[in-house]
Amino acid sequence: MRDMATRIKLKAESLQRILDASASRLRQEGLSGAVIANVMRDAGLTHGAFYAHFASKGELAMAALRHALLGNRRRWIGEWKHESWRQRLQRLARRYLTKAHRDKPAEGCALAAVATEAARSDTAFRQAYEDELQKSLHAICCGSKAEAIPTDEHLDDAIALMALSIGGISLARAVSDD
Amino acid sequence: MRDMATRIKLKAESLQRILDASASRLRQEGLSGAVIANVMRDAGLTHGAFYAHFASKGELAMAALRHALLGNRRRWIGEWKHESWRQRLQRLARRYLTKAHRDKPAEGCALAAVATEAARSDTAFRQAYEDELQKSLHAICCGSKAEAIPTDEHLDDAIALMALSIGGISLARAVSDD
DNA sequence: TATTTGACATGATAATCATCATATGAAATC
DNA sequence: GATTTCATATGATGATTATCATGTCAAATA
Repeated sequence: MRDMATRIKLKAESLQRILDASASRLRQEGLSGAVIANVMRDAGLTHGAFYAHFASKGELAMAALRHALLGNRRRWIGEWKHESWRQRLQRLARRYLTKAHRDKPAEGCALAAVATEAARSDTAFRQAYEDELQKSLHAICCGSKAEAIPTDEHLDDAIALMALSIGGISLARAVSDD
Repeated sequence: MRDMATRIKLKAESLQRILDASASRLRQEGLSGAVIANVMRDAGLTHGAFYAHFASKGELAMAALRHALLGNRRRWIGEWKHESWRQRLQRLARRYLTKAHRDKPAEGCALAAVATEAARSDTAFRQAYEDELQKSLHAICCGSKAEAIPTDEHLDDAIALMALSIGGISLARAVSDD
């Protein structure tokens, strides 16, 4: 009963591959596109093995969302440098709204990828979405200082920035030119 | 062969009900949720009758998108009143970003409802989405004057307004408070 | 060496859904 | 009145997909 050895490590590695694959699929194909069989194939396993790791597709979706944002938040938002609040907002917007981001959804922002689908999901997924959004808003206002408390004004600005960014990237992906 | 009478009118009425129903479902449940059987039931028909009106689900989706925006664009955007450009933008944003709009997706903006799904759809639907978006941008800049040509600056502002609005309404629907 | 354990694979099942073949019935036309 | 036409209905069919029951195999343990 106390393995402690390679077994646990192997399973953890499998889980990592599943999370990576599902996070990619979630961002590229959305909630309805992140099919279990495809995710497992991407992870080098078969669909049956799925239930050794997750209880349901819903569980996977939540884990994938968290995993995607865990990897990306620091990359997109980062620390607060030597700059004014307005400069920071502009810098973040410019970093977010790039052609590269538009054209590589699999590595992009998961909050944008599932924005409209999240609104129609069950409570659990919506809660996960809301949590991740809160974390991103906090990071915009305070960088990685978890204990800091943003002002209401900054928070409102951050919400507007997120709305503009998510709407912008969604529109850019939906049309051909631009 | 020249009926001209009740038959054609009845079919046209059926089509209207199908369009109304599918436009509602599209906005409320998105592209993947707008299931043919449900739409037809809403319209008071059975699923088999669908193919007397449309060749495929894709055709319906495009028609539903157009229908939804045909009814709503004037309501949301309207004419250019006695106001500056900046005032106009603010007025439109405030009209769009209301609790009522957030809570009644079935009557809301279809461009927002399917934003992320449109990006992953086939070319035909993306083209329809792009066309409708262009029309809305034009209406923001020029009201209903079809022949008017907006300046590049106004067009950029209109794009930003749409991005902010669509992102804002999507986020508002995905979270619980706010 | 024999047994147990647990991750993973195979295959089945049931639900959902788009699509289509065929039937019906009423109005229009002959 | 007989026939045609066509919108709609009924009932497959096949594809996709989540879920689960059962089998397998390698490593750990006894």
